[in-house]
Amino acid sequence: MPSTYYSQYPKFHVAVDCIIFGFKKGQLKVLLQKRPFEPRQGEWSLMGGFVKRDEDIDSAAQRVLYQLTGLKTIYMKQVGAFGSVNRDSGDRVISIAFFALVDIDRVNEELNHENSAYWEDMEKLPPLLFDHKEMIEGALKKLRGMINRHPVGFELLPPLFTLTQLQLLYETILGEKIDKRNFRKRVGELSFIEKTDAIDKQSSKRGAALYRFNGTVYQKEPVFKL
Amino acid sequence: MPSTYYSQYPKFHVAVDCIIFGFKKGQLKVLLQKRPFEPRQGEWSLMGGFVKRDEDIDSAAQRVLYQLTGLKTIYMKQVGAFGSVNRDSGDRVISIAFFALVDIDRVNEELNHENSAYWEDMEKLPPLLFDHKEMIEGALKKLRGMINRHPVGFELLPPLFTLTQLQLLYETILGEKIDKRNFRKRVGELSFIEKTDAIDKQSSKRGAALYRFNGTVYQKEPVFKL
DNA sequence: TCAAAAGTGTTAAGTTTACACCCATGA
DNA sequence: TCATGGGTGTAAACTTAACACTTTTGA
Repeated sequence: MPSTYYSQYPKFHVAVDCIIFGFKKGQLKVLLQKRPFEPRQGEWSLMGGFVKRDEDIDSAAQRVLYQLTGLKTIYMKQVGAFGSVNRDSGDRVISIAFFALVDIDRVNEELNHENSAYWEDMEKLPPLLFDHKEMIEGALKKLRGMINRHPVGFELLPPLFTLTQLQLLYETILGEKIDKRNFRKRVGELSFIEKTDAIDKQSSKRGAALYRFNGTVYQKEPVFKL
Repeated sequence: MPSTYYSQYPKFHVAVDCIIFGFKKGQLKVLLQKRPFEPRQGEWSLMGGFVKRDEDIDSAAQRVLYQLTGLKTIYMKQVGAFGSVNRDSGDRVISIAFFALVDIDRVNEELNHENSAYWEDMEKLPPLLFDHKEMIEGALKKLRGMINRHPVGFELLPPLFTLTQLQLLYETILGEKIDKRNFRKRVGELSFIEKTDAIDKQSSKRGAALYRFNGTVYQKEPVFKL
């Protein structure tokens, strides 16, 4: 009788909450939602959802991400479980936070609209539901800790990007200025960041070379240092 | 009706599993238990327990640690949530893994014995229950990632320790040799690692100076680099 | 023609690594 | 007296940080 021993113990609602990061115009942004149900309907919150009976927790997070962005292959990483007794005023809910990195231009705006979700600058977050602020802080900390050793920053950029964009992304996430020449020297040493012959004319009159992250080349010798 | 909306969603058993690290004779060890209940009773596993209805998840982990070691103020850190649908063959259980660092000499051996728990070298772990191997790997990775930036290694040593012990600890956790003179030079720069006038005569005829980690001094300028 | 962003190398400072011998003691 | 682990400094290699001017072009 396998379940006999377990069944004397309580069960809990288990949810996932997603910190969806995007990057635009030198700003790191998070996708926030007006909570669509009670209690505390209408408050700013992360997008979340309850785990289903036959669903892995990562699948639950992917499902929530898909609902809100229309994107399937999203970079996603677990931040951790949040399980204080009174963290949720509705009932006891243990929530597992995940952060996701998306190219903000690929996100389906209609889905955002339908879900009352909006991009907010990390600089000016409104007061948030429950422990969602903590979750975002945990996610940012994790992102900061890995951005220099893992090639994840590209997930926040379009497939082709300029070195200025890339540098700005690093500066924003790390919260510090980086020397342009030193940064470009380091990028130049990475074979998997490839210069294309496309030119970006958006950001300057002169035009800037567009680069691309080549995952295949990276896989061959997965060593990253920026 | 706060709970009305939530209550349409399923509930799950939620457990904590503890990776308890100890260090002795140049070996990193984990405290493993013969599983005391079905299913798969008798298999090697981490010490775990179900979260109680009115208990934070960290409190649950502390409770489990206390049951097995008799220790109350243990360094503990969350590794993450493990929630694959079929990870537990008994029933669906979402488990949150924590790792703990203990001074192996302070652990209550009787409690270990009562719980059929034994210290196993990390080098020679037996096959383990469910995804417990993964949990240990996650814990070790996390520990490796923080040991050079946070003063946590001392948690695995007695209050007074020799520099050789400390170096051996670092070598074992990082899995690489460290140059003795360079290591001691770096230690010498840290004001919160204090030389005492006690001498250890256990490990050598000549005797080695015993050092102490001074948390108060560290708090004043919490910058760690080893 | 000029404002705005792109692009480009060198040097000094700091950090990390490699390396070998003498010391004190108990058996 | 000798085997064992404790304790100590220096120089070379490498890495990081600081720094300023020229180019291109659309408005």
